[in-house]
Amino acid sequence: MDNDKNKRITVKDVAAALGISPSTVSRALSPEKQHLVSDRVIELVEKKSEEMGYTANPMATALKRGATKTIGMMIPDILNPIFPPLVHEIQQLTNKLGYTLTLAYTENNQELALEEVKRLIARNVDGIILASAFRKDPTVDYCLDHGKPLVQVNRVIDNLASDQVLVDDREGIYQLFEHLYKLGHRHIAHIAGPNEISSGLSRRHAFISIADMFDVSPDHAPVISARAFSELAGKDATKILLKEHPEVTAVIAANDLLALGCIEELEAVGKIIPNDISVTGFNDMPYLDWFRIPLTTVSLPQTQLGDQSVRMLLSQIRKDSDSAFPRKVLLQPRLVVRKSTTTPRK
Amino acid sequence: MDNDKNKRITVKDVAAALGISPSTVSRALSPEKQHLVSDRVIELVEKKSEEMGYTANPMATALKRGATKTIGMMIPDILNPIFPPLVHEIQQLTNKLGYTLTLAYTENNQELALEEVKRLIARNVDGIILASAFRKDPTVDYCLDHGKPLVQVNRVIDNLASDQVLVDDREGIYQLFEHLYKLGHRHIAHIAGPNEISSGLSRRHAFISIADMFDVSPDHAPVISARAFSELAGKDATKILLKEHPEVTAVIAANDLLALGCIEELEAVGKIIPNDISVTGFNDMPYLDWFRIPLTTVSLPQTQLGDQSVRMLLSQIRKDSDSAFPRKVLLQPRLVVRKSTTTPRK
DNA sequence: GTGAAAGCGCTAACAT
DNA sequence: ATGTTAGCGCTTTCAC
Repeated sequence: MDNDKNKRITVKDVAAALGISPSTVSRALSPEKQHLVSDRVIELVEKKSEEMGYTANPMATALKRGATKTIGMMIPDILNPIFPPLVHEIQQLTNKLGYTLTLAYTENNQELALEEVKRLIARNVDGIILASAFRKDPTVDYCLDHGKPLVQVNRVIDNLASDQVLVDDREGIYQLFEHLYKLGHRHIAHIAGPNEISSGLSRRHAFISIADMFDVSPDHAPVISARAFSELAGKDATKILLKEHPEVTAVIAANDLLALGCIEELEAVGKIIPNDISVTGFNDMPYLDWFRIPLTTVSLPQTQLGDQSVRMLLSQIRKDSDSAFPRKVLLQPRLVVRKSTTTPRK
Repeated sequence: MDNDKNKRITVKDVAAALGISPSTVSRALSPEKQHLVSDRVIELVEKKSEEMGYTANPMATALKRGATKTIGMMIPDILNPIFPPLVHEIQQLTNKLGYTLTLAYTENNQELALEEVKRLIARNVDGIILASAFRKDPTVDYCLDHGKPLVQVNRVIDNLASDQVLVDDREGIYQLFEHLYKLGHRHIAHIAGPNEISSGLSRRHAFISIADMFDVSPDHAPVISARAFSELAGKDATKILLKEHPEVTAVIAANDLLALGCIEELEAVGKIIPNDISVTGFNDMPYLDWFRIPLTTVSLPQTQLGDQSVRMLLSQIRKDSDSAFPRKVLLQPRLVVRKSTTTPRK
């Protein structure tokens, strides 16, 4: 067995083996500079470096060039079933385009988020996809201050300070509300997500305004706030809802996890879903089809979300002309009717 | 607005601002070298670099030191619900220990896997956690040849060539088999995972040997192979099972996804689960509690899996004496009885 | 078309 | 206790 396990083969080694200069090797191996080198030498270099097992050291390249061919993605939490599909999509795409995706997790903690974004930028990522923004968010400012290409997905800050790709929350809530209204519901509650998160706020606003459009008066369309987008928060919000508005026949939860928590609590007090009360979610998390109470919900265009974010980010990185002004893309969700909704009892 | 957005602040800048040398700044900021510097200077440097917004460039450090404080983890696919919990666990732990985790995906494709591991090593990760090994796997060889610290989790190659942390498949199958046997089942089938994956093979072997222990003859304990650990493969395997062994009253699937596919097919031909036929899984994927047919399965000690792998890897990286010989850790799964199993019909 | 030399930002000798 | 120098591996002027 060879004893140079740890010895790295460098351009120098390849150059020496070929009796040429490191610069030539470098050029021969770089697609953008190959044209400066004779075909014969290119071939020689390619064969030799392959043979010697040469792989360029990305650290050195990055240090020299300032670009890393790496993009960073921040998500709150990989355990939240919404994110794996999005990460997958984005990973596939960036990879295909020659970039490496680095994940960072914020745990929905703004301080941690800032630390992590600092780390990403210190590591010289070429750009950042932020799927964890709060409405006021120092991470966004940090990226912008440092001139880092940035796109926000799904959750955004209040002003259009960078590219954003969003799901049309209003349309989603509209579809859900209409679905329930057509079933005959006239007392519909909303379990809202945190106000500090754009999707929480915009779904809440959408709900209020759409209730009005359908001539459902505010006291027949109560809103309860959940403190987080989690099962437990949904359960707790539902306790309050049941106490304060026992008359509601349907609940639009701001996401699937809240809806699950809601169902949990409803069943705990003996309600039958959907007969006693209809419940809807938002996002269409994986495996919902398999659930005991398959949730009626609204599904995200995950592929487009990923696609758009990557494209926008790359156009920023390449400084394409169309990236001169922040852009906002609004993607459409799709109603998925399952078994958690039906006509109101009686 | 300042126009030096892109300008990186370096040790040199901080040193210049303080009228001292870069090395002193470097030392003052490095925990291991601080003791070589006067307390007064340390304080000065810390304040100044904070004030100037200095962050070390990890590329440069890596290039110089040869170590990146980065560890790589390879998983087949982030969409497989087994992996997020494991990734989460490992991520938390490595982060706490000052390491950054980089993920790579193999899509269960050996060639892609090799490419990815090469990339990780080219990027100079300090070690690799491999959760995607095949029984014969060039990725393992590649790591070993390059002297990279490596631990295999959950799926391993045939020989003990590096540290491994495993779930005790035999124990898991035993618990499931015993559970079904006690319920009265005497015709139990196994839907096996691919033979090329260690967990597929070892669960199959476990099944065969345990059937024998319980004096269930081989023709009352048929084994059907699925081509992958997926829902679809489970469905297809079940078609064959139903044709060839209509008499079975219970199925032990090699993992949850296979079990789901199995259930899908059984229901497609009008069977009622668990009354007509009991089905069990393996792994206890998230949200199983919520499922229409909550799966009886065996749950993995995810925390320990993550914990052990990280510890072992770090002990290799630090070249602790206990890492001189490959170690194999066998963790115990736990039976989780839900609603997909009951006494055999009639 | 190719080589020599400098430098990205950092740290580890080797001075002093 | 601190400064000076060199070099990690690469790319890129600038020469020829």
